[in-house]
Amino acid sequence: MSEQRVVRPTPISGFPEWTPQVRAVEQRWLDHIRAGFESFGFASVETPSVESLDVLMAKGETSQEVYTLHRLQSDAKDDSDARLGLHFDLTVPFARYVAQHFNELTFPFKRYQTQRVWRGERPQEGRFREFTQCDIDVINVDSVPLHFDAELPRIVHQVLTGLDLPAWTLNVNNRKVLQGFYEGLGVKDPVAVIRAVDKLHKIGDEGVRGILLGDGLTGEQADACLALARIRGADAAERVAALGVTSPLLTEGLDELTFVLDELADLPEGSVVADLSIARGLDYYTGTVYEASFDDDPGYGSICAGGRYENLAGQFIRRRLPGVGISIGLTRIFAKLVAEGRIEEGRACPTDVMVVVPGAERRADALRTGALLRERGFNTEVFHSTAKVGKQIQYAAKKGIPFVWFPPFEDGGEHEVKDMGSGEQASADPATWQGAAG
RNA sequence: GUGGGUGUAGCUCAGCCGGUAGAGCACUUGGUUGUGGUCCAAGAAGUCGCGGGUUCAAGUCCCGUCACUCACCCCA
Repeated sequence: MSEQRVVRPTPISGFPEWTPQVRAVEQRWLDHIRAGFESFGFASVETPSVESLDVLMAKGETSQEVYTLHRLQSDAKDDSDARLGLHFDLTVPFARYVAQHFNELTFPFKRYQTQRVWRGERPQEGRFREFTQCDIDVINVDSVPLHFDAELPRIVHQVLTGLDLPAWTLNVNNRKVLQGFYEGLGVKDPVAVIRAVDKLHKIGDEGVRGILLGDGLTGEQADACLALARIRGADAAERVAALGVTSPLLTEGLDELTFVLDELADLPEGSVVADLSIARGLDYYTGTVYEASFDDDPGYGSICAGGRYENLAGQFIRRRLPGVGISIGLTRIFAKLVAEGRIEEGRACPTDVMVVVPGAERRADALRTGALLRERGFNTEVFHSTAKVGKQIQYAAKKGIPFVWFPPFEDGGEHEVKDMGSGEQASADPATWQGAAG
């Protein structure tokens, strides 16, 4: 009747979406990651997109920008959804999940979880408001064996190595080392120092030193903090010891860090490296921390991060439930490769064979042929109308369908199949045809 | 949240010193009878982000607003 008003389709910043060709590759990645996690015996878990705000805020006042939920049509008095927010990571929901299903789970509980998460931040290259995280965590009662701190980087290494990424490095540190070192140094506010040192790669030595002095550290203390942060590589523990600062917590942290690195000594040189500048902000991490980035573009941000948390789940249950976990930033990694044209696009559709419909009166025939091919394991679509054969083939060509099937054009005629790559066409029997292999 | 840039067809963009819109790609159709990717021809498609102002006249100038984008912040 009347002209329809068009709602302009504008991209929503920070909410990525892909063409079918690119999505096909992303799905292959997801399959690969899942297989990698399962190869180490981790079980799949999925939690709702929303959690109560109490749960999301449980780890402390410093929270992410959380999207809250409300109904467009809700009336003023209705605040039934007001306590809900979209989850901003998968670790906090997992901690809640473990507490909630405590008596149904066998510990140590090892799970992987691949879901979208939401953060109300200003989007930018590599930073999204909706993105997919691939999380693996282990939670146990009372204590988590240090063995897992080493196993997680191994899993990540196996998974990422199979994805043909640009060179990357997984940096490892231990919060106890930082905390213990600063305590041994007599620093009053270790957290402020951690924050400042975390910026080292961005603002450099002088920048960090300035902040530290501003925070009330003496020049000597600031220099010691910087010296610690500069330590990187295999002999990290010895070099820390050489700085002459001591504290029980520092010793404990160094022992843990050394254990983790020793367990991973068989991995290729430089893939997992001790880096004492890694701090992971103000999060809930208490021991081992991980952070991976691309070697040639560290400023792009972390592509993988995690660590050990002493008692995240303990906030939901009167049990001590420490854990350790790591998360692969699938969207961030994938989007970079897409933007740089490093993804070899997949097919626009999964169809192996498209069956031509010669004419309306032969449509039933074509459908039978399609059904037979499908039964035999070929993804098969039958053309959707009786357009001219040229049109039908053109459609197959545009969608990248590798084979076009011609059922008999008259009774008693032969089936033929055309290889769209080579253009060759030959007679074939739908009951025995072998596809690309044949 | 703070600061800069941009906003014209589905996409990428052009549009000079204000005179009521253009290209390429994509899309549709055609180049006769059962065969694609090339080529040729034709066609369809735009409230010039939105609102206001200046002007005889605004895509073009001014203000506001929204969106996108970059940096900071933060992070996967």
